[in-house]
Amino acid sequence: MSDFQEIERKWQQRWEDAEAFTVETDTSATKFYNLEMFPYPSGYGLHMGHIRNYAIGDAIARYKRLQGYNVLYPMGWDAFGLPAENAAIKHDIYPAEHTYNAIAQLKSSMERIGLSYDWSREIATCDPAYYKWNQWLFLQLYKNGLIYRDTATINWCPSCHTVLANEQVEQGQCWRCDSEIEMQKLEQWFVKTTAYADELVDDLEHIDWPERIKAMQRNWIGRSEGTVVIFPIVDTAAQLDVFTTRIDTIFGCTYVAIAPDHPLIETAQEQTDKQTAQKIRQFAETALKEQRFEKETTDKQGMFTGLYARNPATQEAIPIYVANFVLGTYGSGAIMAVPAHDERDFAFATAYDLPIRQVISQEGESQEPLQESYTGYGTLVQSGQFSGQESVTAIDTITDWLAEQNLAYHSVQYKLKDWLISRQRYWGTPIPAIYCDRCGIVLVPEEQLPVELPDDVSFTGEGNPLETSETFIKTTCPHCGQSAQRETDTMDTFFDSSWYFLRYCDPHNTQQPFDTDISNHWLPVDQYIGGAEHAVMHLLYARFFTKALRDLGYLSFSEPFQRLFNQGVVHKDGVSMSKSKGNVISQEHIEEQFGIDTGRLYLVSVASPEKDIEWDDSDIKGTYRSLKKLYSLADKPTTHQNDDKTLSKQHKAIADVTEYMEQFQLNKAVNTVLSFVDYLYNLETVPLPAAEAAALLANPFAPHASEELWEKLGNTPFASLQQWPSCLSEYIDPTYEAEDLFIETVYRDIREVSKLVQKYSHIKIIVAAEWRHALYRQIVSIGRQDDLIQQLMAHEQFRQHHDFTVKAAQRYQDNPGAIPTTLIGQKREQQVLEREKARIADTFGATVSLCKEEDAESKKKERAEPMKPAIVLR
RNA sequence: GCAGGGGUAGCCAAGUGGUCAACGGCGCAGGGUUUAGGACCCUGUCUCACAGGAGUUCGCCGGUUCGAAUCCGGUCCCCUGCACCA
Repeated sequence: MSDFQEIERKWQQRWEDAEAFTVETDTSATKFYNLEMFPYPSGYGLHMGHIRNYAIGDAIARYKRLQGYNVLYPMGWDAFGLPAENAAIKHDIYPAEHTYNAIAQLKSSMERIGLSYDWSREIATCDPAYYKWNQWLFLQLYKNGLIYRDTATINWCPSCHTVLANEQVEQGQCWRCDSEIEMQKLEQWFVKTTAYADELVDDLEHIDWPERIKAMQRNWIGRSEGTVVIFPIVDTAAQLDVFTTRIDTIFGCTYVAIAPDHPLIETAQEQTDKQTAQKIRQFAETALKEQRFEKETTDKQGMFTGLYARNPATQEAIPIYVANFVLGTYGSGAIMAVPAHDERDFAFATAYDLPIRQVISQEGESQEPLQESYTGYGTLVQSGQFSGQESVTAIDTITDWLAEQNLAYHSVQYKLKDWLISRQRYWGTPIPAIYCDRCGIVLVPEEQLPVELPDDVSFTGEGNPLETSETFIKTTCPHCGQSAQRETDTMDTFFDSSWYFLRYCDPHNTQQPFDTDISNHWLPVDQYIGGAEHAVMHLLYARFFTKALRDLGYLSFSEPFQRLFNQGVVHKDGVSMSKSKGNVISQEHIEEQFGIDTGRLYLVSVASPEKDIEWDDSDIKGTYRSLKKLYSLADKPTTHQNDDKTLSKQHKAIADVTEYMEQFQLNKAVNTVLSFVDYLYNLETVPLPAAEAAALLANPFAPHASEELWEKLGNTPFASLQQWPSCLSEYIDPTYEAEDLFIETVYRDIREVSKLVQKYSHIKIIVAAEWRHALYRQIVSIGRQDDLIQQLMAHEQFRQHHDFTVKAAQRYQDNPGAIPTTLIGQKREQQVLEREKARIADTFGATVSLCKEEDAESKKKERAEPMKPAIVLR
C-alpha cells in the first residue's frame, strides 16, 4: 500500500463518518442537481473508463458544492437485467443474490475513488420498494391511454429469449448479444411514445445537449412533413393513399408502387386470373421476407398488379406496382413514383420501361429525354395550370388545389414507433396484469402492489422462468374473484431508468414514487453525465416519461436533463477498455502504484472530457510527479504574507480555473491548478493563503490530497466543504494596506478590476507590462475607456512600450457598441506604426510616441525575472 | 445518401483575430543527484545562427484583414450515428 493510498483511505473514512456529503432538500438554497447515469452492477471491478466518468462527475459536484450550491449528487443501481439472470442459469445463483453481491462490490469501489455521493439516497431498481412504483406508474400510464396492449410484428431475440424494442435493435441485431433478430407476430404491451413525437423533437431546441445526440434523436423520431394524396383506383370504389414530401412533382407521377404487405394486394388478386394472382402473392411474400431479414434490398424489383390508379392531377390512369423496396411500416405503405425527379424511381422506370416525364426544370423549359433524374427544386413544366411556378411554392398551391377536391391533405409522418416494453424474462419488474377467463385482462389494483418476483422459479435457460412459478402465476381475479393467471412478462429495464432521477429527490417515500413539490424543486437535472450509447434509448424514454408525468399532473417541468455531457471512451491498444477485451487497467493497480488521486487527475487532465483517450502507462507518471508536488506543499516553510507576484498568480489561477470549470473544460482547469502548484513548489517559502487556495482549487480533482494539505496547513477539515476561493474584488480585504496590488489577472478579468477600482479607491492598482494591451482592449470593450484610457495614456511607460493598432480604435469610434477585436502588434512595420500613431492621437486626443524596443533585454530574461509594475491607476 | 464531429510539431493534445514558434504530457538528447535496476531534479527538443536574431510551419488551394492555426469560400481525407423514410 502506498503512502498516498493510506492517506486516501483515511479521508474516505472521515468523510463517511461525518456524513460530509449528505444533502437536505432546502427550497431556499440554490440547488444544483448533478447526476451520472446509474450503472448496471456487473460484478466486475472498475477500470479507467469508469473512473474517468466518475471523476468527471465528482469534479463538477465538488466544484458546485464549494461554490455554495446545495448539490444533489446521488448514486444508485440499475439492477434489473439479463446478465444477472444468465448468471443464475450458468452458476446456479439467484439473480437477487448475484446482483446484491455486485452492488456491494461496486459501491466499495466507488468509495475507494473518493466520490462525494450522498449515499443516504442510494436506490436499487430491483428493490420491491422501488419497482412497486414502476408498477404504479404503469397503471397510471395505462389509465391515461399511454400504455396499451396490441398485436404487432415484433423483434424477437432468439438468444435472449425475449422481444426487444425497436431502439434495442441495431442493424438487425440484438443490442446486447448481436444475435440476428427474428420477426414474430405477438400480443405485447406498448408505451405510446408516439403521442409525444412532436414535443420530443421540438423541445430539443431548449436543452443544452451535444448536437450529435440531438441529431440522433431527431433522426430517430424522423418527423417528415408532406402531403397525403388520394389516388382513386380505376374501375373500383377503392382508393390508394400515398404520402409524399414532393407533391410539386405530381404531374410527373407515371406509376405508383405499394408495399408487399399492402392490403390492396388482396384486391389485385381478386381482380385477376388465378395464375397471375399466384405470381403476385409469391412476389409479395418473397419481398416481405427480404424486407424483414435483410438490411436493404440490393435489387429493386417490382411487379404489375393489374390495377390502375388515376393520377388526381393529370387524370391519367397509371399502373400500380408492388415493389420490394416500399415499406409497409412507413407513411401509408405506398409511394407515388416520379421517375424524372427521383433516382430510384428513375432506375425502376428504366428497368420496367415506364414513362419518364419531366415536370421540373432548372432552365424553365422541358429538356426531354432525361439522361438522369433531377431531384432538386426548380420551375414547373408540363404541369397544367401550375407550369411556370417555382416548385417550392407549388408544394403549397398544389396541395391546396387537390385539397379543395378532397384529393389531398397536409400530413406529418414519423419514423418513431411505440415502445414495446414486454420482456419474457425473470429479472425485471413484473407487469401488474392478470388474465381472467371471464373478465379478460385486468390490471392489479394499486393497493395490491407490489407484485413481487417469486423465489420458487427454476432457471433452465429455456423460456421465461416466471412461468415455472406456481405461486406466482396462480392468483384470483380482482374483479370477479375467480381464479386467474398473472402476466408473466416483465418490463423492459429502461422503464426503471425512465424516472429514477425523480426517486433520488425523495428516495424513502412509501406513499408515492416521488413528491411533486420536491421533484419540482430539484429537477431538471442541471448536469447529466453518461455515455452516448443511450442516445435513442434511455434518453428518449426519460424525456417521454417526464412529459407524460407532467401532463398527468405530477410534474411541472418538461425536460428531465437540462444539460447533457457525453464523456469520451478510454482506449488501450486502440480499442475501448473493457473486461471482455482483456485490456483493462484496474482501479486496484492505480491505487497501489500511484494512489487514486493520481488516476483521477490524469484521466481528467489528459484531454477534453468528451474526447476519447488512449491510455499510456508512462503518461501517468508525469501526473504522479505533479501530485507529489501538491502533497509536498504542506512540508515547505510557509509565510502569512502573500507577495504581489504570488497574489497575482493566485488570482489568475482562480479566475482561470473558475472559467474553465464553467465551460466544462476540466482538462484545462486541472492543468491550471497543477501549474499553480508547480509555481508554489518552486518558491523558497510558500505564502499560506496561496497554498490554501491551491488546496481548494485541487479539491474537485484530487480531493484526498486537497484535504490532507488543507489540514496540514493548519485548517479544520473539510476542505471539501469550504468556500471556493474568490478572485480579486471579493478576495481583497478593504483594509488591505499594501502599497501596490500587482495584477496580472486583469487579462481575463477586467470587469473585476473596474469593480475593484470603484470599490477600493485607496488601493493603487498596478498592471503588469505584459498585460497592458489586453487591459486596454478590454477597457475599451466594456465602455470604461474615457477615464481609464486617459489615465493609461498619461502614463509615460505605457506610451513608450507599446505600439498600437488603430483599427480597433476606429471601429470603436464608428460603432461604440462593438467590441473591438484588435490592438497591439509588436512587430509592426514602420509605416503602419506611423499611421496608427496618428490614429491613436486622433481618437483619444493623446500624444503617442512609438519606440521599438531596442534595449538588449532578451525576451527570455524578461520572462525569467519578476515583471515590473508599469502602470498605476489612481 | 442524410445528419453530426474532426484534420496542430516524433506521438497524445491545448489553442476560435495580435501576450503564437504555438500550454501541457509522453518520447528523445544533455547535465545533476542517487543507484543493483529504477526513481527524482534541471536544461534542451521546427530549420539556420555562438548569440542578438532570422526563416519556414497548424490537411490542401484561394479570399477577407495592417495582422489568420483561429474568420469566409472551395477542395481532399478521417471518424460517428441513421440509413430502402417516399
